[in-house]
Amino acid sequence: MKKTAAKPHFSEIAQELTEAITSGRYPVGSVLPGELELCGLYNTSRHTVRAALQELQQLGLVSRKKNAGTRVESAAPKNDFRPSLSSLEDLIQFGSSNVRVVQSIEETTASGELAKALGCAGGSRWLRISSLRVDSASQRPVGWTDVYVDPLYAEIGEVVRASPDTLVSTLIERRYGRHVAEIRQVIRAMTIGEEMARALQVSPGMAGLEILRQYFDAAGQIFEVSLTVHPADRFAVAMRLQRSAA
Amino acid sequence: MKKTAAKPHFSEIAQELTEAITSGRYPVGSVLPGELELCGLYNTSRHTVRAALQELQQLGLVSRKKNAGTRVESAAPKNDFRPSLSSLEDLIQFGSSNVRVVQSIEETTASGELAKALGCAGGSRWLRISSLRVDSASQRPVGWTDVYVDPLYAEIGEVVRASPDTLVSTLIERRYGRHVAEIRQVIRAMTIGEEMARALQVSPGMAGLEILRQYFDAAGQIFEVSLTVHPADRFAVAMRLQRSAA
DNA sequence: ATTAAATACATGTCCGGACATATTGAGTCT
DNA sequence: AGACTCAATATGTCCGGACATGTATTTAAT
Repeated sequence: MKKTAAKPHFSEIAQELTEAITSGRYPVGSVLPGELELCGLYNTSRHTVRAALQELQQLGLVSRKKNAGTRVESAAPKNDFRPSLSSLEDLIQFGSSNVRVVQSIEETTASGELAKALGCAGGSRWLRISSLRVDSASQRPVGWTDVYVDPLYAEIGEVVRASPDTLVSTLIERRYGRHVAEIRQVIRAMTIGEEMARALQVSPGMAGLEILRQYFDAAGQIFEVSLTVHPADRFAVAMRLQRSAA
Repeated sequence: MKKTAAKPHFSEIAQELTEAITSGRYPVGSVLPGELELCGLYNTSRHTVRAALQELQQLGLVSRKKNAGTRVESAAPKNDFRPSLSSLEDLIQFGSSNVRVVQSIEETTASGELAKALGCAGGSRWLRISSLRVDSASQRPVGWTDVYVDPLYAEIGEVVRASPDTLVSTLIERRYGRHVAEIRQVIRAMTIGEEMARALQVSPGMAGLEILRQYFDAAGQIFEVSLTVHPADRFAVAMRLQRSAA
């Protein structure tokens, strides 16, 4: 018996069983041989067989119950990854910490382009809070942010100025009790224009990272939108995706 | 002797260790006692200790290496925000589907810059699979991808060519049984150089989106790295984050 | 026939041992 | 110092056994 690769025995068994399942030899809903039976089939110990079965279980291919044996649950390993992060702040990883410096707060009318970005009807009114994110260490700007909120929340302006290190959405949650149920995020590359370049202290035409975030409440209503631009060399978005638990 | 709660001994040990880590008694970066040492501490067998450690490993709390012991990697965050997305493929959203067209497959040595990006020691050998992602509708290239895998998986080359619409990581899973447990992703903006611009059929100096992905197995070992560049106007990364129901 | 108790069974937990393998670090030699 | 060899060491893999526990089936009682 020749081993094709230097691989743990239990891993090979797991692979064979996986293939047997994906190929349909063990259909979904069927129960595959018991542990002792598999021990005989692969001429190995129960410990090894269990290690293999555990792998299948982690992939969500099978489920196991005390006297019912191991049941095939799915024909394909779940390719279902979900980000694992403690909080939203962790999603955006700056080199070091940074603070928000509010530049202007004014009411505007969403038209055309902006309205589409905000996912709302054209002509609706919004309160725009423009701010600069400045790295606390180097004092250089790392990003420009326009936050759009319902004019109803006008008073939030002062609070935002007073709390330079808290997300606007968190402030709204705290003050108005409108909770974020879902966030949609789009990340794209863009070219930094002249005006923006001046604000960010970079040369125009440079590559930048644009992040659009829409904040939805439980009713599915957008109540905050943020649009951020970061110079290419001063920012990156990092995240971890873990296979979701069975 | 009446125990207070749910019994499995290894589970209790796992819980105690988890608490010890979250409380900071074992700080991130530190190495906790060896298996035999823990056997003595908890007065149990090595098998049981290993079962407990395996649990911590699956939670992403620790990583284990052959002679380096068990290292604390994370301080157990309480999953406040529970972002969700359907699958990895959905994570990269473009208008329509696209196909991979392999350009070249060759062995290279990771040096300096690349080694750092790959998160490995300099001088190590990797198999590089360069490919172009082409939009099926417009037939225009939407991205250039360099996938780096262990030269051990050299045969994967043919398979990759044959399956132009499947992720390389999925192909490795199927063929070699090495499963992805975690993906780390970094997104940044960059400027597209001359060579790359030619390949992507855009003008040089244009802004581009660079996505670095590192694929880890259950043991915390990197076994695949992909580096993708997308022209600014042809690609965006979209995702939804949902608050966990709790 | 319906319900309740006894029983067989498959997986779960745990033990103590053995050898394999890879990484570390000390010692050795240019 | 630097490159190399080699042994110590901690984890990885695997064995064969033992008893516990929950689930299903069978059997007995209502």
